[in-house]
Amino acid sequence: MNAPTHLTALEQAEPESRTLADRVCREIVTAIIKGDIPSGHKISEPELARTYGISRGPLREAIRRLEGLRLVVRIPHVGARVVSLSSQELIEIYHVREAMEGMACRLAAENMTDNEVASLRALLDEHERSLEQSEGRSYFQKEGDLDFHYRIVQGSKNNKLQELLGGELYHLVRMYRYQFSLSSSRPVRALAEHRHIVDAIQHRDGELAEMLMRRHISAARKNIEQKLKSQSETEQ
Amino acid sequence: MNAPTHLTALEQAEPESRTLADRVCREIVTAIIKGDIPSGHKISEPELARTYGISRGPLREAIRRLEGLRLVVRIPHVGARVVSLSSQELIEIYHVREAMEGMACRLAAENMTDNEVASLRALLDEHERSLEQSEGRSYFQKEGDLDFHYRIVQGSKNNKLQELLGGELYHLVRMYRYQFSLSSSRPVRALAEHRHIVDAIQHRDGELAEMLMRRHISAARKNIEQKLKSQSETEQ
DNA sequence: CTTTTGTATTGTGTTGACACTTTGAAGGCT
DNA sequence: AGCCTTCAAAGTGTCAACACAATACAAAAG
Repeated sequence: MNAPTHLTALEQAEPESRTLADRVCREIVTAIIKGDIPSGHKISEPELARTYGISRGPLREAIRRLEGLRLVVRIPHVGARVVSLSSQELIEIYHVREAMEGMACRLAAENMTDNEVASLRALLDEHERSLEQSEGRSYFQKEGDLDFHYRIVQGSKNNKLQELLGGELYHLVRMYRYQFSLSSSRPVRALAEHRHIVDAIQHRDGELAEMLMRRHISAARKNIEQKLKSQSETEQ
Repeated sequence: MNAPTHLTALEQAEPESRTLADRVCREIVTAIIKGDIPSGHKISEPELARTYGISRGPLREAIRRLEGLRLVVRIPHVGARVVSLSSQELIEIYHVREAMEGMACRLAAENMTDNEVASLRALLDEHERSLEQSEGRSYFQKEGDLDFHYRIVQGSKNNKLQELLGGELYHLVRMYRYQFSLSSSRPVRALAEHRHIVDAIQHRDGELAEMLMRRHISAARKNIEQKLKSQSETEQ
């Protein structure tokens, strides 16, 4: 029994919400990522409780989960506020991704099933079609890229990697993409790199797969660094 | 103004507890790591609330934090239980450490100050003395080793790495060490490897530093795998 | 004797109210 | 005029009580 295919691998990993705090938490996550609750904004418990029509109890639990997801920062007796996005932190996240996803890719080359590899290849074909149709400004840039990466993390069969990447880092990455409009400006090259990575995985060459993934993420990081640099120059 | 030297780098990172939930959370963390609350044990909210003399409100907040630290697993409408330690998960953690601490070491070679490197070297001297005095069964095995690793993570100047390693993985590593009595059975060799790593950092050779750290953690993982294997054989 | 169903109990999820800390502003002092 | 003190308001931390889901046990049916 397969999960519905219109969901990304990241969304499939989340169980349905059986509790108030769980449901509200997910709504707030979306609101933060899409920018409906701005970065750095103070979170007032009574206000949000009224907004979502719940009591402060479950809301506080939701906020605690957001803290675990690194989406909000809480200070005792002061309150919670949405994390402030800084370009430095984005760079830091990409360093972490380079390390962890490199390892994930190595392990995926060892542990992915042939079916999973085939499915991954099908996903890339889908991305290519989507890329041709929309000339680059497609779903691929927003969520599809992360979907590819998360599938490889799943393929590593390492639960800790899945928890750390899917549970904390990817939410932040999505948040940055939405709010900085930092979709990959090199979708064609990125797709080619993705294909080379899948090739290495299919040949069960873990060492090469890790190296390619690290280069891929490192290139994305340098691309972002350059873009941020030119942005700060035009501001002056 | 320096922090007191009798605390490890990991302990210094934790601020003092200004709230009930914060204080109780730390007490429970210690209880779990040292095994006072056994692995896999069910956590009853009313019972623990009476034990620590607080209400269920702050206690639930503490449990939520423990969930963020991956020390307990919660199921809606069922309750929380302490994580079950499996040898597979321990191996997974070491794969993650190999990736993240390797990157941390590379960044530390670039970003550590000369003073920090000197301090790190002094720490190793201290470990060596402690090792000679107690013939290997020293503090070094329990907490000193992690202290060395955490200082390097701090030296990377990458906050995300510090959060992920210090906030989640190291608590689990300490828990395993206490309960499986898995202190490094190769303290002399580990100390030598630590020295080589510091050498590479001092020469600002990030690539070498990363490789040495990855080998160091990989060797520790293989050592554990072998020990676990021999354990399971003697049980049969 | 095994299985199933109904019931009772334990425990979690949720709510509203109270106490204390923080913060902002108004007023007095140097 | 600027700084400090004082006070009020808002907000967070904490508590006790209620509603409901899940589990354990017991009784009855097969």
